Order: sequence, then structure tokens, then C-alpha cells
Amino acid sequence: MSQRKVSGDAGRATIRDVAERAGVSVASVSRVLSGNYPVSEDLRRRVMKVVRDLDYVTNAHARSLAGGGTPTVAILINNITGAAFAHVAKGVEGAATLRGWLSLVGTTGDDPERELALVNLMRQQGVAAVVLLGGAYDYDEYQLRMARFARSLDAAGSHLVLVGRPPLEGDVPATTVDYDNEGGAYAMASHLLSAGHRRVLVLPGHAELTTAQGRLKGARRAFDAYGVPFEPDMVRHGPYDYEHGYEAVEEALAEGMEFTAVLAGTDVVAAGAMQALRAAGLRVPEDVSIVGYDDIPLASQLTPQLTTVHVPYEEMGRVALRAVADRREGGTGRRKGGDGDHLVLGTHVVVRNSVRPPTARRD
Amino acid sequence: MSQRKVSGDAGRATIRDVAERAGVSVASVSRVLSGNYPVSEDLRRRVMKVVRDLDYVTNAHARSLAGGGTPTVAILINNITGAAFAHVAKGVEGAATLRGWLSLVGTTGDDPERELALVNLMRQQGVAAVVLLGGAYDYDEYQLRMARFARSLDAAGSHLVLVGRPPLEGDVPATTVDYDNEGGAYAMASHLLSAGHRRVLVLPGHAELTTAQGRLKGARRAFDAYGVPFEPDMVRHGPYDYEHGYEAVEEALAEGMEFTAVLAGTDVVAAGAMQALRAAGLRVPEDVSIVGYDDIPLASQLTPQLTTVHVPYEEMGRVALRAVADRREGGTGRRKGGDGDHLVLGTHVVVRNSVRPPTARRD
DNA sequence: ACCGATACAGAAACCGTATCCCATGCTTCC
DNA sequence: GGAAGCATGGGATACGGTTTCTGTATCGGT
Repeated sequence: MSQRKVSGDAGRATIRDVAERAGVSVASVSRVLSGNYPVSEDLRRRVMKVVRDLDYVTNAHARSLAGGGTPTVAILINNITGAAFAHVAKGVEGAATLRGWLSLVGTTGDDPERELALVNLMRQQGVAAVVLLGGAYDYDEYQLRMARFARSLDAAGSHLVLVGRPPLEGDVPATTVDYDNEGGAYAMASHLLSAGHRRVLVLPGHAELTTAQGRLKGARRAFDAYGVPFEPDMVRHGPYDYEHGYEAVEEALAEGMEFTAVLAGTDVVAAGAMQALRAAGLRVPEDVSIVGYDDIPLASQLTPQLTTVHVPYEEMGRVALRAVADRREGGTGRRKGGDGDHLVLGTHVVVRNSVRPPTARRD
Repeated sequence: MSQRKVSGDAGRATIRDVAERAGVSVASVSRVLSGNYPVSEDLRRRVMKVVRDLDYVTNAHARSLAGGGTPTVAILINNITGAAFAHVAKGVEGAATLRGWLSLVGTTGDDPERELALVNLMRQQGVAAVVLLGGAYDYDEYQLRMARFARSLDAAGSHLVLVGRPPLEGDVPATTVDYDNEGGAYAMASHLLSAGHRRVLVLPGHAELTTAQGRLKGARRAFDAYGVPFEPDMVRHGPYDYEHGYEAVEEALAEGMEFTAVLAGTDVVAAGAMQALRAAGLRVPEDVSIVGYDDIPLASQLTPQLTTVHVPYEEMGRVALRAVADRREGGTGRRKGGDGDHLVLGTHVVVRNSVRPPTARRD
């Protein structure tokens, strides 16, 4: 009384349906489709016809269970809206597609709980790698948390890749793809200093964010190199967003702070700062110079176009994927977490129109 | 001589490992973990301890094969870099997460081949729905192609959702989530006309893109309503990007075209147009007014802030997911592709600072 | 103290595909 | 002409879970 399978097409067609209808065995259908076993031309034709008729596609889950399956990379991102990280995602996506890999984007919304949940989810999916994007908050707990992620993924045959944040300490099974954050900041600050600026409002970002720390450090090094005193009072921390840039400049102006340039931690922050200066009747770059960081499209779309630090986001994505693919292919001789696991890409200053030498020195 | 399973932890732990180590049956472990069957407190404790010790997570592929599994929505997007669609993706993501669903982003890069490949890929993955984002090119082939996608997904137990493009013709199993594109354009153009502008440069987008067509149509209706002649010569088509906005204005100026306002098809196009006007020594909005469309963050970050049409992108994402979830839950009485399958959200003009009445009439 | 009901645990049957192993027919070589 | 070899196709099994079905111990009621 229990018909296992109605002949109608309830649900999707299986390989068995195809086999039956073509009058061949399941094994043969599988072989025709994967194409890694000799089959006669006749059989191939018969099978392919039925496949087309039924519009059959193999079940990825079953395939993956049985050993086959497409490798998948998961990209975990704080905020899909951020332009910079969208470019990393694009790089990963592109490189993945090129190899026939699948990629998958998840957003954490800056919530550690959700980050944990997503990493576990990816572990369940058996992804080849989890790519974690964006600067990290340098809390004490962070290192432990990430180390646990790394080991946990490693044990499950997966791998953790950190993009745009500093490498983990100790012998942790993770790969890091980074850029010369501090160097970029150093070069950017030098550009300002060599133009003659001495009083610079610095908006590096959140104090606990690793990228902000690096950018601040690079800037400070430049000041030291130029023998210009670095006044802590002229550093304002805050989130990497437009509002922060606007408000920080607004407040600095209200306090009567004197500055001839703004060194923003991000192009978006720079945009906010620029707007606030204009609102106060100041011209950019005639009265105040501004520089950003990241070189997202916005930078060249502002008026004036923003001088900024170019970060090769898309390439970082490609490199991250390549690192994973290489490691997966060179399965034997799995090198222990040595130097090969930390890749650093270069940055450089892009000079546009937002910097001029200071006109009137007022201090 | 073939040990099936080495006792060491080669690869990831399976449910069998857990069962063995806890001294219970596989079935019991499964029940403890899924929690949809009564289990004694003692058993639960024993199992959970082993699960923690082994850092075990269930294999999503196996689970999905066996009937369980988390529903997954796939979001297909032309270009992950586009700000507008990132917001839709965010909306879908958020709503999906809320229900414990998984979501997945793929990019097509405007390539029909790749779009086809991705839809098939998603079909293989057995996703609950495929959400196609962004305006479509209105070629003849398009309707057929989408109809085929819809039927194909439907047959596989999945579902097609079109977001931000007009619904398919005929009885096609697909859901459309749309916004009042033409109405927004009508309101925006009216705003310009009521301010007194009569000579308006219109940059609607690609002529074949459905969104561009709608925006152009809305604008034209407004001109008609105001009794202002609509000159085809003042319409310039092109891609939705910064460069097009810049070049279109540059050319119009070079040709000696006289206009007091620019009606851009997109905020990004407006940004380009604004830059070109400045480069030509024109002030915005004193000499020329500009309006955009989409209301992405960029709009409020430009100087002057852009008057534009707000499109509820994030909400569209949420609505799209809700539509899929509802349909999936109300499994019985599956309504045939009636009116409930086309949802339209409202748009409205956001007035900022980029429009002023024309000062000198020169025609 | 006996019987039926109930609560829980285990064995086994799938889910859809890939692949190993074996059977078969036909070619090829001595 | 018969044996060995090759090219193919089919049957069975494994992958890691979920779920149904079955069995046993415990509990309450009379």
C-alpha cells in the first residue's frame, strides 16, 4: 500500500528517474554527467536527451556527501554596505568563479554572537575556507576567539583566512592577507607634512580597531620623522562613517581648534569632514586640505577629488582565494603555520586635488 | 586490511563518533541535537558533553539530504559594488537570519551566461528561492529566458523572485517585488518643473533597461502634465555610472545645449554630472539644479546634498523574503500566479539642497 | 499483582549521488 | 580456435544524517 515513488513529477527529478527513463543504470547516468569514465556515444546521447527533457540537475548536497562536490568559500563581512569590503568580496567571488568554486557571503553586523553562529554554520556546510573581512577590535578576548575559530575550522578540514587585519599570534592554523596599513598612513601623513602642514586634525577611527591603530601609528611615525610635535589633542576617535567625520570637524571648529589639514581614517570620514568644513564656510583645499584612506570610488567623485591611499581591496580578495586554493591543492607537505601564511600587499598614495600648501600660518 | 575509520580524528567528527563515545545510538544523538523528540535529561547531558568535547557540528549536506536542513535563499546581483543593491541584499539577509534561514550572494557581472550558470547552481543547491536583483534589459529573449528560469525553479521546488524589475507576462510561477519607479520619476520631474525649470537635461540610463524606461516615462508624463514640450534631443542614454554622468554633461555643454537642470537616472550619475558642471565653472544649484534617483548614502554626502527619489531598497529585500517564506509556509492552497504575486512599494521625493529656481532664462 | 499505557532507546530504512568491483561482449593475438 | 585483453555497463555500497518502526522498561490504575 506504500508506493515509494509516484510516477508523476512530485518534487525534483532524481538521477534514478533519469536512469529509468533512459533505460540505463544509475551509475551510467552519473558517469555521463561527470564525464570521468568512458561511455559509448549512444549511451551518452540517450542519457543527455532525458536530462534535457526532465531539466535535470544533480543534487549538490548528495554529490557533496558522496565525495564529489564543488568547493565553497564563505565570506564573512561586517556590513555588506561598506564599499571597501564589497570590493574584497568581488575579488574573492571572481577568483572563485574562475576555478568553478562557489562563494557565499554572510554579514555579521558587528555582532560577535552572529559571527560565531555564522562560523558554525559554515562549518556545517563544510566550506573549503572562511574568509573574515575587515579590521578587528583588539579586545583581549579577540585573539582567543579567533584562535578557537581557526582550530575548529582546521579540525573540520576547513581553513580560516583573515583579510585586512593583523595575523594571529602563536601557532594558529590561519592565513592572513593584509596590506601595508601603517606604511600607507606614513606616506599619506608625509604628503601632508611635506606640503607644509603642521597642524593636522587626525581622525583615525575607533581606538580599538586594529586598522585605526595602524593608521594612527603610521601618521605618528611621519610626524616624528618630520620633527613635528604630535598633539594627542588633535586626534579624535570614532566610527568609520560620514557622520563621525562631520561631527568631529564641527566640534573641533566649535572648540576653536586651529588646523590646516584633516587626515581622515577613511574616504567616507573625509567626505563628512569636507561637508562640515563647507558648512562652516571654509574652502577645500584653499583653506583646509583633506586626505582620506581606502581609495573607494567615492574618493574620485567628491569635489575636489580626494587625495587618498590606495588599498588593493579587490586584489586582496583574489590573493586570499589563491592562498586557499594553493593550500588545498598542495595537500601533502602541509606546511606548518610559517611565514607563507602571512601575505602583505602594498599601498600607495593617490594624489588628486584635495591638498594645497597651507596659506596663512596662524599659530 | 581496510580499517574503515581510524580512531584518530582524521577529518571531521561524525554523529557516529559522538554516539560511540557517549555510549548511545546514533538516533539518540540526532534526537538530542534536533530536539524534536523526547529524551531523558541524563541522555541529553551525556550527549551534549561529547558534542562539546569533540566540537561536533552536523553535516549540513547530509541533513539536507535526509529531509531536514535550513532553507536557503540565493541572491543574484549584477554587481556587488552597486550601493543600491547592496541594500536589498542587506534586507534579504536580515530577514533571512531572523528566521534562521541562510542566504547566499552571487554576482552575474551582467553576463547572461553566468546568470544561467548561477541559476542552475542554485537549483543544484536546492535553494528555497532565487532572488534576482536589479533592472533587466528588455530584449525579446528576456521574457522567455526568465519564464524558463521560473518554471525550472518551480519544478525543482524552488521559486523565482524578481526584485526591482517589472513582473513577467503570462502565467509564470514567479513573484515580483517592485517599487513605483515611474511614479517616483513623475514626482521628481514635477518638483523640477514646479520650481520653474523648463530646459532639463535628462539622463535616464540605458535605453533598454527597464528601470530607465520607467524613469523616462514618468518624467515625460510630468512634462506633459505641465504642458512643457519634451525635447528628445535633451535625453542622453548611457550606463548608470559616474563616468556617464560626467561625459553626458560635458558633451551637452560642448554642443552649446542650454539647460537649467539635470534629471539624472541615478544618484551616481548625478554625482558625475555635478562634477562636470563644476569643471565647466558652473555652480550647483545656483546656475544649474540637479536631481538624482535612489537615495543612496552618497546623495546626502555630496555638496550640495542631492534632492532625489527615495527607493526603499532594504525594505524591498525584507518584503521579498517574507513573500517567499509565506508561500512556503502556506504550502496548501498554493494560489496560482494571481495578483498577490506582484508587490509594489512606494517611492517619494527627498528634498535637499540641489534644486533652486532657474535664475536667468536664456531661451 | 496484573494489565495497558507511556516514555524512551535502538535498529534499520531511506535521502541522491559517486565509485568500486564484477560481469559481459567483442577484439586481438598466438 | 581458444585464451587473454579491453571497452563498457550494471549492482552494490558508502557518505552522514533523519525518521519510522519496533522493543523494552517503567508507571499508574484497579
